[in-house]
Amino acid sequence: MIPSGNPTLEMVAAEAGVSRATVSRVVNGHASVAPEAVAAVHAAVARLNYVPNRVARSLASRRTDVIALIVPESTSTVFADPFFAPVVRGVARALAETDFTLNLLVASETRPEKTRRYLLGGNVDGALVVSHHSGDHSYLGLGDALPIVFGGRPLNPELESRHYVDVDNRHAAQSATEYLLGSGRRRVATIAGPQDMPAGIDRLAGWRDAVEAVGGDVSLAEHGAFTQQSGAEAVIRLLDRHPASGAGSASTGSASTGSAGAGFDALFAANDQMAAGAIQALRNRGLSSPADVAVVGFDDDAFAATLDPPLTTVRQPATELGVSMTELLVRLISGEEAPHRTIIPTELVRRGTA
Amino acid sequence: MIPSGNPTLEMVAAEAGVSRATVSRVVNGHASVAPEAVAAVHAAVARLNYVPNRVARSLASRRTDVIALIVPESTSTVFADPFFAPVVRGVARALAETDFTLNLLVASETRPEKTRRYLLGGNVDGALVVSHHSGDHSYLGLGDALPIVFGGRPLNPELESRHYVDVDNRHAAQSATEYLLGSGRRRVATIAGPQDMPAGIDRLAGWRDAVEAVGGDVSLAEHGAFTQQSGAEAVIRLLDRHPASGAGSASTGSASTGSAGAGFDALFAANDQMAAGAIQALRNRGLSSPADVAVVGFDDDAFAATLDPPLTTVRQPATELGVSMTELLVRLISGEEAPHRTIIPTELVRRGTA
DNA sequence: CTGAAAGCGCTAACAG
DNA sequence: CTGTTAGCGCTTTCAG
Repeated sequence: MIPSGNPTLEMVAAEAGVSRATVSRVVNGHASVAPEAVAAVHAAVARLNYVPNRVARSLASRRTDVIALIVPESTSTVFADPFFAPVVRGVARALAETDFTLNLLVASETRPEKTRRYLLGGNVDGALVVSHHSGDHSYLGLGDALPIVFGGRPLNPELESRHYVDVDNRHAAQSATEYLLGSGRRRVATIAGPQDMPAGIDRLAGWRDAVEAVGGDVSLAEHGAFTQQSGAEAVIRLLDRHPASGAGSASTGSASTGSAGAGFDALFAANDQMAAGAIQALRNRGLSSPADVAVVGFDDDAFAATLDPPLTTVRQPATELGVSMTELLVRLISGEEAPHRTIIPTELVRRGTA
Repeated sequence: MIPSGNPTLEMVAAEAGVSRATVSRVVNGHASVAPEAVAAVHAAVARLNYVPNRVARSLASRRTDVIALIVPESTSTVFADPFFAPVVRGVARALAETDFTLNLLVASETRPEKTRRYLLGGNVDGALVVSHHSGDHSYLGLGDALPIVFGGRPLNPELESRHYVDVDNRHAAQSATEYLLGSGRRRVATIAGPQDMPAGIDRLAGWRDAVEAVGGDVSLAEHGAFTQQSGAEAVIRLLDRHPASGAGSASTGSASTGSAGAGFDALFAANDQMAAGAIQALRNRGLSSPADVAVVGFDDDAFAATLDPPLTTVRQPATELGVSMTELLVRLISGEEAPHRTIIPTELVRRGTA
C-alpha cells in the first residue's frame, strides 16, 4: 500500500493495454466491449486495486448517485423520535436495490447556508426532507434546483407545489373518531396538537369532521404540545370545563372510587404521548379507560403497546413512508413525472383503550 | 430561476470583470486581493446567486470538507440505541465550528463494497466509525487510504494500530466494583457482556481485577447478551449456583417475603439493560436492591434514572466521545500527528441501588 | 495584486 | 467494437 493516491483510470488503461474510454466502458458496464478487453481490464483493475474516483466521475457525468436525507440538527430530538428510525430504515431499504448511496445530512440550524451550499454544490442528485416540524423554509428555494421530496404535508402553501408524501392525517383522525362514535360513545373529545404543524391541524380537522357529521359538540377540544405532560394538562382542562353532565354517559362498570365523572365518554388524542398523559391524568381523577373514557391515540409509537391497558391508536406506517419517499425521489431524479401528493394509508390498531 | 444549471465561476468572473483566478481567491477568502475586486466579485456573486460547485472544487483541490460517520445498516437498532444519539450530537457539535459537513453514511451490510467505494472514491476527507459491535472488519483496509477514527476499542488487534477513542471500560468496571466492595459488601458478583465485544471483555476484566485484589470469588460471574432478558436469566443462574451461604450477608432490612437469600450481596452488571433485568428477577425471588443485593450498572442509558429504585451506574460520556473522535479526525485530516489511543473518563453515578 | 495556463480523473460524443 | 478529443468547474502554480 503505497501512501500516494489511488490508481487512476489512466493507469488501468495502460496496465490493460487499452484506452481510457474502454476502461470506462467496462467499469460502467456499458455494452459492446470485446470479451478479451473486458477480461484484460478486470484483471488490471484487480491487480491495481482500482477504485473509481466518484468526484471526477460526478464532475464529468453530472450525476452523483447520492441522495441526501436531511435532518435538522436537533439531532438529539430526531434520533430520540420513535418515528424517525423506521423512516430511515425505509429509505435505506428502498435504496439498497438501487445504486444510490444514502447520505444522512445533519443540517446545522445555526449555519443553514452550509447545508444549502452542500445541496446546491452538486454533491447529491436529490434530497429527502423529513419535515416533522414546520420551520424548514430553508429548503423552499432548492426545489427548482434539485429534486426534493418532503415527508409530511408542507405547512407552507408554497410547498404544496412540491412533491411530498404523507399519511392522510385528516381522514385517519376522522375514522378514529367515527370508530369511537360507532362503538356507542356519544361525546368524543379531542386533545389536538399544535396548530402550527400540519399533523396538528389536520388531525383536529378530521376529528371535527366526524363530530360535526353527527351533530356533536365541537367545543370538546383542548390543545397540547404532543408531549405527555401537555396531554395530561389538556385533559384536566377538558374535565374542568366539562364535568359530568346530564348526558347519558356510558360510564357504568367503572371501578372508580370517588369519581366526579366526565362530560365526555371518549377521547381522541392527536398523538400517543398525549394519550398516555391523558389516561394517567384521568386515572388520577378516578376515571378509567376504556370504562369511563375510551381513548384512541395516533402514531402507534414504541410505547403505545406497552401502556396499561395497551393503547388503541392509529398506526402511521413510517417505514413505508421512507420507502415511498425514496421511490418517488428516484423517479424524479431519473426525469420521470410524478404526482406531487402521495398519501399512504393508516390503520387503526385496536387494543385495550377503545 | 432559469432551469438550466447554476452559474459557474466563469460567469461570475465575466460579470465582475476579473479573471476566474481572482473570483476563486475571493470566494475562498484568500488574502491579497484588491478591495475593489473583492467588492466587484461579491456583487457579481450576489447578482448571479452563485454557489460554488463543490464537486469541481473537490476534484481540483483534492479536498471535500466532508467527513463521514459510518453506521451499520442495522439502523433500526442503531437509532434505537440510546448510546448513539448523543454520539451524533457530539460529532455535530464539534463539526459546527469547522467548515466540515457531516455525512452520516448508512452502510449497507449486504453490499459493503458500496460503502467502500464511496469512502475510497474521494467523497470524504475522513471517516468516523462507531464500532459498538465487533463485525466491522470491512474498514480495516481503508485505514491507510483515508484517515479513520474508531469509537470504541477495536476488537481486532490489527486495529490497535488505528486511531480510536474509547472509555476505559476496564478501569471503570474495576472502580465500580471497588465502590461496591468499599461500601461493605463482601461478595460481588457480575453479569458480564458477550466476550466477543471489547466492552464485554474489558468490563469483565475490570471486575475481576477488583475482586482478585481483595481475594474474592471470581467464579461469581455469568454472561448475558446486553439485553434485559439475558440479565434476568444470568442472575437466576447466579442464584442457582450460589444460594444463600454461610457468608455474613448484608441482608438485614429486606422487606422480602419468603426470600431464599443469595450467595452474593452485590452485583456489577456490564450494562444497564442487564442490570434492570437482574433487579427484576431478584425481586421475583423476593430479593430487593439495594437491601439484599447492591447493584451497579454501566452506561447510564436513558432508562437508568427512571428505574425503581433509580439505578446506580457508570456513566459513559457519549457526547464527549463524539466530540473527541471528531477533533481527533480533524487533526488527522490536517496532517497532524495524534495519539492512537484516546481515553475519556467515566463517572460513577450514585443513585438508589448501591 | 492578478491573469494565463495547466490540470484534477473521468465521461461522452464522434469518428474510425 | 475502440481510440481520439473535448471538456465537467474549479484550484493553483507561475509569470507578470
